[in-house]
Order: sequence, then structure tokens, then C-alpha cells
Amino acid sequence: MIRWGLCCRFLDAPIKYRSATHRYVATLTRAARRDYLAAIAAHNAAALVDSVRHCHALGIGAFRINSQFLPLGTHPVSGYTLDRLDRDGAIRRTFLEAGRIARETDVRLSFHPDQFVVLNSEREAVVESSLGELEFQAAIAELIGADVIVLHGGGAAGGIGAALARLAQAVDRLSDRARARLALENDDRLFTPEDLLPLCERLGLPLVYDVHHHRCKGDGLAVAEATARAAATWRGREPHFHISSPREGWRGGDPRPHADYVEPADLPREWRTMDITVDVEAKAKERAVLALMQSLAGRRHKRAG
DNA sequence: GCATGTCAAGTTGTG
DNA sequence: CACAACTTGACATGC
Repeated sequence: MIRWGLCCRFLDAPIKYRSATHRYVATLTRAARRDYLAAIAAHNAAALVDSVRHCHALGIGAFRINSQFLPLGTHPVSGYTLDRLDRDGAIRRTFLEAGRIARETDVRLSFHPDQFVVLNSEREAVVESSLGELEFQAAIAELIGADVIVLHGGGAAGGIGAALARLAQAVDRLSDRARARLALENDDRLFTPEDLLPLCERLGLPLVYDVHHHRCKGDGLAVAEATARAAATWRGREPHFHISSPREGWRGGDPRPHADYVEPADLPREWRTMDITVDVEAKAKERAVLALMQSLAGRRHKRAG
């Protein structure tokens, strides 16, 4: 049975996440800045509660949290700790509430830091800020019970081998809290499943297998092989995969940009009978998740009848 | 109200 | 060498 996942936001439901820019908050006084960022954090925490509830109501079993969930949290100037923002503990309580509801309704939560988090950069300052961001997200993940923080391999300077070695070194610098949640994902330009699997297997890191990326940047592995080996890296935990379809089709121009919806034919056959989480990366958001769910249910129904 | 220009961060590949 | 692509909106501001 597939647990379907929604990425970051809703198209139809009136649930919105707020964000902030450093340029603006820098114009505020210290106190005003704290109030402003605290209001956003409180708003987003409440939005997470709503998101979990609404996913559950729709039959969606997983939700990916936006990387700007607590905006500017690790910014060198505007950054903050949750404790400093959350004087009376109300935000923390809302996080715990979101976590409780997620647990009770069995909605799996995950994080996916954006492209600025590069654990294997050749620049130590970049590695440090990346570690800081992962620790920041891991602390929230712990509060709300999110078990996965998905990260790409990063840059490939010096070749894939050297880059993977740097990646392993950086992973070793993470706290247990962050490391226990970290998972790697194959991307569509640099790191294939075949590149990442040996590292994942050696370090005990799960691989989030993105089959669309794999089809854009292939390797020696067939989809079925990559699926099986990626699933094994989860070591008994429910595997977490990604699906999407190319905006302009597979034979058009660049296959990488995501389409509004997912073509059911793009879902690997072997996934359909597995107990896995599959995040649907599609512009039409919950509409796309529901459409895919219904399409597969209809197909199964037809075949059975 | 609505349109507009802008937004912390890295890396790669193209023009 | 400069810039777009990742993602794509949400923000404050100015009309």
C-alpha cells in the first residue's frame, strides 16, 4: 500500500505559509523584528496543524515541510533560536500539537532543505552553514515527530568519488538527532542511485529514490534494481520515494521541469504493491496527489472487476 | 486594491 | 564572464 505525500503547500485548501526576507526584517528594530518573526513562526506552526488535518481528511498520508518553515532561522544576521522567539512557549506547544495530530492520524512528516545546503562543498564556511541548517531543521523535526530530512548529494567538484568522500566526512559531523533523520536523494544532474547507494549502505543512510531524476540522469541500474536497493537502505523503516512527470513529456526538450500532474504510467510497476511513502512532486499539489490516487484506484478496480 | 520588483544562502552549465 | 535554472510564491511598497 502506497502512502501518498504532498509537497509543501496546497492549491485549493486555504492554508498558506508565510515567509520573510532579511532585507525587510533588517529595517525593523530588534524588538519589532522578534515580534514579526515570532508572528510568522506562530502562523506557520498553526498552518502545519491545519496541513496535517487536511492531508488526513483527503487521505494523503505524508506532508513535506517547506524549507522556509521558520524563515531566516539560521541567517547570519537575522537568525534566531526558537526559544528566543517563543517567549511564552506557545509556538512550541503548537509544534507539539501538530506532532501529536500527525502521529494520531498517521501523517508522515519530512523536511527537504533547499539547494543552498551543500554538505560536501569545498568551502568550509558553506559546510558549516549547511550543518547549522540541518541541525536547525532537525530540532524542529524532533518537536513535530518528522523522521526524514532529505538532502541531495551536493556539488561534484573534484569528481563524484572525491565529492562523496567529503559528503561522508560532513555527515560524520552531524549530531545524532540530525543524522538519524538524514536521507540522501539522487538528483537529475550529478548523483545517481548507483553513486549514492554504496555510501548509503556503508553509512547506514537511507536513499530517497527519485525515479524521475533517475530517468533524467541514468546509471547502470534498472528502475527495479534501484527500487530494491533503495528500499533495503531503509532497514525496516518505511521507504520514502519521489515521483513526478516531465512538463514537456519524455521526448520533448528538457525532461527535468515538473508537470502539473503525474502520469500514472510514470509510476514504476513494482512500487504499486510496496509499503512505501511516495511524495508527489507536481505543480497541481493536492489535486495531483488525489488524481493519481484515483487513477490507480480506478485501474485496480477495473482490473479486479 | 492591484501591480511590481525583490528575495540569505550554492553549484553547474549555457550563452 | 554573466546569468539562468533549480522552486515559485509571498512579501512590502508604491501607485
